Order: sequence, then structure tokens, then C-alpha cells
Amino acid sequence: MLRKVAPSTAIQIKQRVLRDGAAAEQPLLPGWAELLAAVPIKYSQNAEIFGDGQPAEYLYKVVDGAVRTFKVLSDGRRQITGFFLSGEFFGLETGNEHTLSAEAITNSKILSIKRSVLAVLAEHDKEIERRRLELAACELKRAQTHATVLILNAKERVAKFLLEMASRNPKGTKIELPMARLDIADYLGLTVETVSRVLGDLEAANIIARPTARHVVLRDRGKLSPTA
Amino acid sequence: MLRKVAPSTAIQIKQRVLRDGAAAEQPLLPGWAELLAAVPIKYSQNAEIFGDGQPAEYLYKVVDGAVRTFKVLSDGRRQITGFFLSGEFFGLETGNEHTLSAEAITNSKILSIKRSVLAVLAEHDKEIERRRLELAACELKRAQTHATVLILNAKERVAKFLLEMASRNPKGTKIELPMARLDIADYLGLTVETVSRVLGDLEAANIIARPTARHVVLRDRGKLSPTA
DNA sequence: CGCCCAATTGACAGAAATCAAACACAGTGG
DNA sequence: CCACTGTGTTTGATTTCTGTCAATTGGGCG
Repeated sequence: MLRKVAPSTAIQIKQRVLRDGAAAEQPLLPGWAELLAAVPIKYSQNAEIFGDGQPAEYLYKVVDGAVRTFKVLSDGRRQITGFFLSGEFFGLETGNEHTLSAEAITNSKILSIKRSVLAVLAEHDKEIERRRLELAACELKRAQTHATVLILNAKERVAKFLLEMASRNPKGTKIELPMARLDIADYLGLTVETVSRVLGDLEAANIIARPTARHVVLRDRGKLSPTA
Repeated sequence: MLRKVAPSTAIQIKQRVLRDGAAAEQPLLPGWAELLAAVPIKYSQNAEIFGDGQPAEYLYKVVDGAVRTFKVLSDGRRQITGFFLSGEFFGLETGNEHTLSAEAITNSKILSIKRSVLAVLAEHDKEIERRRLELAACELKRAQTHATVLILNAKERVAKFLLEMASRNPKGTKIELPMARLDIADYLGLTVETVSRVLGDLEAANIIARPTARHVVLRDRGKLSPTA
């Protein structure tokens, strides 16, 4: 099933121009804030948002829910390259085609921003250009961090993953995991069994607690990050 | 020992302005080609080019030789994040500080381009801006590819590495490896012994030949890339 | 309530790390 | 010129870790 096209972002945002001041030197063009005020689209659990090889027309923002981006190797193995939670952007591509696929992990609301619109606006709006660069930098850092995790052993990988999720979730030490163990495994280059075992070990060592399978509480952050 | 400061790129390039046409709409400012015509600096084997945490003042290009970029974890493990051969750029940072270290693998000639100069020029020179984005995109792709390699098993990692090196070296199937086994191991998240063993296995299977330790000949590319 | 899928746990096999030793080669000094 | 030394590479034996296969448990939803 092909993805439905987003309601024309350009038209919608024009209606909002000139409220919410910010960068209003170009009264007829929307700024960053206006782009983000468009109406999000709903994707149900496991729905494809875009696929590897498809033309990359949009940049996306998770308004609510969670998203995974991944690559499927020719032998069927899946590598998850990133998880994206509420407020985070994904789908940024440098070329004209997606080099990854993206799916909703849970029922999600996703905002799409047309790249062609963004490109035009960036020509005259320094903030938009800055934001775009910032996103690219963020993606690069994300990929580098991911690579760094993948040279570690299983326990260290899971620990890093938990710390990463904790740092993104606002509520301190309580982590809510929207994704299944298989997703975590494919992200960390491990098997579900290993992920499960490591979590079991961490709980046994009183480093974490697991009220439910999808909720983790950090009890001893120090012991999770010996390799800071 | 602290790094010697590069001879002022800005001054040197001014002397060359207006030869080699290209983007000469700004007669007093050098273009991309002029930036690359500056005099390279020599670094001897294992010399540090920049260190993690230092201010990132320059963008670098390998004129001759080879460079490794890496991160040292708090427990001493080293992750090599990339190898850079003649003609390739490295040291691109999004922030103001380096997040990696870089060393010459062999005696090398390295060209440095001051970021501040680049930033000023990019304001008015579309080509320079385009080149900068292109480099950032290249870095991102590199990091993503690296992450993809790290979820594979030892044999696959080494195979991917050989193919990567082969694709960068012009001479088809003959690969010259400027780096030691330890470098390869740290790049692939393996140990030297494992790298050595896999190479031995590949040679025994007649997939590669090794005239010397630092030279590899691809005999059967197909068997190296089953997981294209 | 029962089904189904996700998660866990256990037993075992296979892969890679570790520890140890032999070997190759380049540069040095006699 | 050759022996010597030091580093880099390879090979071997063993241990540790992770994957695989299989069975069991648990939780959410119809």
C-alpha cells in the first residue's frame, strides 16, 4: 500500500503566517515555527512511513508516538539505525531517495514537511537553513554514537541503550520502552535472547528494575556507565 | 607535543586568485580550486593531526599518505571511525571542537583549510557551500555504512572492509593496505588475531591472495559480497 | 476465559576473545 | 655482511561470550 500524500503543507502554513512573530522579515513566507504547526498524520502500529529506495520528498517530525528507521540486508537481517521519539526529526536525506525505511513503532502522529518547500524557504530564511544543518549534524552524531555502541560487548550495548533512552525521556530514571525486544536487538546487533538475558542480569544485580517488560527503572546509573 | 600551526591558508590562496577560472565572480576571493592549491604539511607516521576535544579550526585533505580518525574509550579501547586515503577529506566537524582524534598512518602530506575562511567564502560562493554539504553528506554515509558493517560477523566485516578499500583504490583488484592489522581490528571491532585468521581463511579458500602482509589481491569478488 | 504473541529461561553449539608462542621483516649496530 | 632487536603478523590452545534451538511463562486483547 502506498503512503498517502500529506495535505499540502504549503497551503496550510500560509494561513498561519504572521502570527507568532519570530522571523517575519518575509511576510508572505512561513518560518520554521509555521512549518511545524501543520496538521500531523496518523500512522498505526507498524505502518510504513517511507521505504528504502523511495523518493525522499519529506522531512518528518514525530509529534506523538515512536518511529524506527532501518535497513534490511539482502539476507533478510534487519538493522535498526535509529529510534525517534516525540519531538524528534527523522527522514533527513542528503540524496533524492531514501536510503532507509521508516515505520511507526506504536500508533503515532507524524508531521511531514515538504523538502522542496524547505529548500525554497532556506534560501531566504537563515533560521531554517540553520535548523537543517543542525539536523544533519544531529544525524551524523547519532550514526557515530551508534557505531561506537556496536563495538562493545552485549552488556555494554544494552547499558548504553538504556542510558540513551533515559537521556531522551524526560522523567529521569523511569524509562518507557515503546519498542519490542526484537527492535532493541536489531538496533544493538544482538539477538532477543541476549537482550533479555542481559536485562535479567542487570535486574538480578539490582542495577535496574522492571515493573513491566516495557518499563525499566534505573537503580544505579553509575554501574551502567563504567565506560563513560 | 603540540601540533604546529598551519601556514596561513588565507594568505597563500590570495596569491593564486584568478588563475584557473571557475567561480571568479568574486575576483578578490579564492574559490574551491584555490583553497586546494595551498601547500600541504608533512606529518610523519603516527603523528597526531588533531586530538579529541581540541578546537576544530581546520578542514583537512589528504594529499598523499593515509590517515585514521578514532576515539579512545575511557577504558583504553580504541575505535577507529574511518580511514582516509589520498584525495579524501577529513576533520569535518559540526561543532567547534573535534570529537575525534586523527593521526597519520604513514608519512603523509595533509592540506589544511581554515574553517573560518571557508565559512566566509561559503557566504558568497555557492560551489563552496555545495562542497561543504557534500562532505557532510559523505561523512554521514560513511558513519552509517560503518554501523552496518559492525552488526555483521567477523568474516563479513573483513570482507566488507576489503571491498571498501578496493573500491577506493584505483587499481581494481590489487589493494594496498597502509594500516596495520591492529588498525583494521579497531575499525572492525575485532581483535588482530581474528582479522588475521579471517584473512588466512579467505586466502585458503582462494578468495584473496596475499603477496605481502600489506598487499591483498581480490581473486573472487563474488564470494566476498554475498550480502551485497 | 482462552488465544496469541512477546518475553524469558535453559541447554547446547559455534564464534570470537584471550593467552601464549612462533614467525617474518625492517632497521640497527657490530 | 650478518647477527640482533623490536614490532607486526600469524598460528595454536583454551576460555568466554553470544547465537541457536527449544520449551515455558506472561500479558494483552478479542
